[in-house]
Amino acid sequence: MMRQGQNKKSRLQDAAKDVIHERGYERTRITDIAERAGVDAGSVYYYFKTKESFGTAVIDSLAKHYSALLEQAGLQPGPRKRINAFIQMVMDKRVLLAQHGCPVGGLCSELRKTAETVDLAQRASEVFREILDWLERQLRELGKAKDARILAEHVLCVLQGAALLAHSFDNPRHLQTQGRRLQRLILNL
Amino acid sequence: MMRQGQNKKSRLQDAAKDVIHERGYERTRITDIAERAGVDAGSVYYYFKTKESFGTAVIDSLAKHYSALLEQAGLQPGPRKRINAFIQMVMDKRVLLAQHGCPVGGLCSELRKTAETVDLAQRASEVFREILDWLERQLRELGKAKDARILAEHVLCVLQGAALLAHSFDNPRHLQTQGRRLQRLILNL
DNA sequence: GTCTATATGTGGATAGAC
DNA sequence: GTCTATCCACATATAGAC
Repeated sequence: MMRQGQNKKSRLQDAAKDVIHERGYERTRITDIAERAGVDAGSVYYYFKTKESFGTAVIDSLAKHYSALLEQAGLQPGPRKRINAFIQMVMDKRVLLAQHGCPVGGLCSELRKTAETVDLAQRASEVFREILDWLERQLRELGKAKDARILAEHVLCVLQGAALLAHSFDNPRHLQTQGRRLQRLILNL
Repeated sequence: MMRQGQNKKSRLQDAAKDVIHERGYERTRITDIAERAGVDAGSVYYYFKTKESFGTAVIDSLAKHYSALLEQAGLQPGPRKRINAFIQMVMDKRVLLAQHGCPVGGLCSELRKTAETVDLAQRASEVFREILDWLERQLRELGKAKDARILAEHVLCVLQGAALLAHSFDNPRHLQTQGRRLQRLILNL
């Protein structure tokens, strides 16, 4: 019988995703995660042997999350609407993004910097890769074969830059204005 | 007689700027900085009472650095050339930026997240503010009064996003391609 | 599976001799 | 001004009783 166990494990994983997003990887303590999950601090190591295993769990969870977003945006008719739906999804999270930054970008930027955490960073950057591939596919459908990749990278750059500025100034406006600008660009493509 | 003192202090400040850029604020130890500066670890606290004081010193140093860059770019004849000179300066640092990310963006993103370090993050974001103001002034000279601010933000977003992608994938190419794209945009304005 | 107690290691910071 | 020794707080992780 591990019913309760699975429940606690997923509660810990969800809590880790939130707390690490809010505080960054390095500054979140295992006890922070336990507290957020409502799990006794002593029990944590039964589910996650190391702090790093929390990191991979969180990144895998983010990967799934963005996969689902892309899949949902893919339901729109036509590549323009699909791309703009994705941009809109990011804009809709602008308040949260201004508060804590982009969870993927934050992890990439924090974890790339040190040898002990590069593998985590690499795993996180795969989320970017998947988004870029998806965007590129949509742009190819639009007949932008020649510079589909660079355009895809442009879209992600603007979104990530806007998230960073919004976070730095604690102001969601940047995501609003740059997102709109981006949507206009896509429509005129 | 504080000749040697001033020397050591500035060596520590320079070392801090480099090491914090490379490892991030949280993961750099005071001893890392001392070692890099070639200063005995015990002497450090004579010059910098706390780790936070290293943070402010580094940010002030970055602020001066970017001020100087903007001033130099400002020597170009005409706002288009001035903006593109600044973009070029960023592109010229693409290898370093891919290795360790943008020092300003990295600090903003890392330090915003926790109450103990928000003041440092705020100070760091002032560097962004200065760049945005400078860009906006150039764009106004170009007659873009109506959306000069949003265009300025767009330029910084693309550069920061490109730096983040370059860092995440450890590949300076993103700064190259997005920088070029941005320069073309400015010329066609 | 859960919780208490604790080991272990580390990093920021201080006291004080020189 | 410089360096040694050390304090202290804290965070990851383990051992082991229940």
